[in-house]
Amino acid sequence: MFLGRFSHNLDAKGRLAIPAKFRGALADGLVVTRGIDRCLSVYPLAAWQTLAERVSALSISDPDARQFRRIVFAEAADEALDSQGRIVVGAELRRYAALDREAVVVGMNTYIEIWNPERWERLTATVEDEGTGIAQRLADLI
Amino acid sequence: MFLGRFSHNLDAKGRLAIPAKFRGALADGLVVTRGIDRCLSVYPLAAWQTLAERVSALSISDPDARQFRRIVFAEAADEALDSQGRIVVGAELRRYAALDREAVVVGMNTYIEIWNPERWERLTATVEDEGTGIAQRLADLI
DNA sequence: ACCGATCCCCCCACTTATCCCCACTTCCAC
DNA sequence: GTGGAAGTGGGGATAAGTGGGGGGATCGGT
Repeated sequence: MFLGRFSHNLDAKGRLAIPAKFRGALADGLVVTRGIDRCLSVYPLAAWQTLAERVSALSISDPDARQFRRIVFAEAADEALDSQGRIVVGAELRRYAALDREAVVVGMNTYIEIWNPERWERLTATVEDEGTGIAQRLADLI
Repeated sequence: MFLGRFSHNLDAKGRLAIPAKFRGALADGLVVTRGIDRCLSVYPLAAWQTLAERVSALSISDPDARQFRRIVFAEAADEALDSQGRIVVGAELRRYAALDREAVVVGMNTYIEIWNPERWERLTATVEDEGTGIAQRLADLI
């Protein structure tokens, strides 16, 4: 269960420390890939595999499905935590998410998101202002 | 599990280095053949055998199925990694995929695709900013 | 049948990138 | 205040990617 928000630094080699609380659930391996709204998503290996099976099961004859499959798998990276509990974020994923030195690591219950700090700030500021509106919309879901 | 995208070079002899991460799954042998959309597909031997059975089982009376069968089987080559982890891409397969010196090697979960760099670029450039759309579709599968 | 040429495979060498380990600093807990 | 764990940073060893050269088998020609 991933909860909470943390500010960590990427070093010169593109390494990012994962909060100690999150490391247990990622000990068996993890997959980093593109997320929604230009962030990165980190999945525990087991969660990723069920996801990957569904993507692989999509039709071969549908061009859209082929395209989709290529993006999903080509930009994903399966990794493991190093001995200091870090992951390596490749150059292409850093570019996609506009990650330079600082990064925001957010627990999203079943997975983790990694954000450019300004983007995260802008997004949450918007939510706080319109917060009541969003809350009203989503209250129905509970 | 094949994940990630890698840029490698073919040398003068038509040899192509397979990313080190992929080699384990190909140690028992592999098959290179023509893929859909003018790329090449590389399958581990075991995966190839199940694929070959399914393709063989396609209807004989369906013209599309016959054509597909020809594409897949006619130029297929069963190979093994050499001692440096490379495969040899025959002249006819290179021509089909427009491979000269540079090549993009893409993990597709259960198999590998090999692309001409410009073709790959053209295919994925369109998706870059609707990458969020892709990610949303991915999220729906969770 | 023998010789020669060609093709293919294996081995070697160099450059570059990746991984692993170690050390320092900071923050929190006791 | 002290001890320990977490975050941060750098350096060295090792493997990966790339290119070229040599030896052996095969095929064709004489």
